[in-house]
Amino acid sequence: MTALDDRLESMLDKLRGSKYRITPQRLAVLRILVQSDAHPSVEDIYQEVIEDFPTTSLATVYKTVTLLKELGEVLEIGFGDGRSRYDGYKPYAHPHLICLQCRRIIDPDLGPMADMTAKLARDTGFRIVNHRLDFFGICPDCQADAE
Amino acid sequence: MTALDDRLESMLDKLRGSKYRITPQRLAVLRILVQSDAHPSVEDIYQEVIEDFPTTSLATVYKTVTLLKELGEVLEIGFGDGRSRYDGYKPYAHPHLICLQCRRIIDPDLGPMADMTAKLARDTGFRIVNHRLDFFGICPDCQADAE
DNA sequence: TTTTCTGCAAATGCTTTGCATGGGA
DNA sequence: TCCCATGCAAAGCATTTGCAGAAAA
Repeated sequence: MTALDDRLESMLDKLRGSKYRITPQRLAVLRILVQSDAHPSVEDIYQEVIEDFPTTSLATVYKTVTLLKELGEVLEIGFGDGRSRYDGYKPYAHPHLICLQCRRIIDPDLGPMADMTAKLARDTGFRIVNHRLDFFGICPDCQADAE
Repeated sequence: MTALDDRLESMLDKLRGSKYRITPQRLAVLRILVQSDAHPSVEDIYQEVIEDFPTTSLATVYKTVTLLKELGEVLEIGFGDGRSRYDGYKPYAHPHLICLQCRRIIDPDLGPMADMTAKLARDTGFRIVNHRLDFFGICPDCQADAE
């Protein structure tokens, strides 16, 4: 549990360090982003937030997520389909494994991309600042359902 | 030029093989998707098409691109930002290198991802059907402009 | 001639924005 | 008290859809 608390604290510090205020709604959004390993969408976050703060608006959740994105405290995992998912626990680039059927997203263990990135920068002259590696497939549960 | 012609022919065959008709508008869209190495957006394609067929509607371009997507004849490169880009010459998964400033997209040469994919399938039980590997950075031209 | 396609406009769905009120610090 | 944040509703935008007329085959 401590790792999650640390992560939440560092998000709060980031907010406090700037001119941003910590409101109950923001705190609720941060908590969900840090604690969930399901890579929730804005709508998912909203549904959880209104359990505790029923008057919260969807716009506020959007604003908070956008703010965290700008501060680099949340990773956006967007697909063309207009329904981005977010990770507040690991806000840095890392591979994902996405089930095309149930939309589950998990974080697989793969070797680091560092050497591939360095080689690419050498070859192309780009200054590479980010990357994205996603695998799409059908998860074991969905494969079982199909039988 | 022959490789491009071959690619166009195989797209046309795919259409002819099903119940789809080859209209001037569709042919124009296919040509652009095959010939361009700029990974054009739907709007980009539309702008080119109306040079030859001024009455073409944006909806028709969308419908053609969607059809090709369903047939597996074009690769969609979508970012969260709602402005997908398309590749009709290489409709299969391959890495991209994207300039965050000018939005240029190029296809770098990297080793195959096959072994990483196989290992992941073994480790997770997923049946992996697709992947995506994108690098983001600043291209040499934009770096020069910034100086 | 038959069936699909086109082009227009309206609709959709996620996300952003403007603004008056509310509430942290 | 002073600003920033909230919440509502309206606006934005890329994309999709419905449908009548046009055009492949």
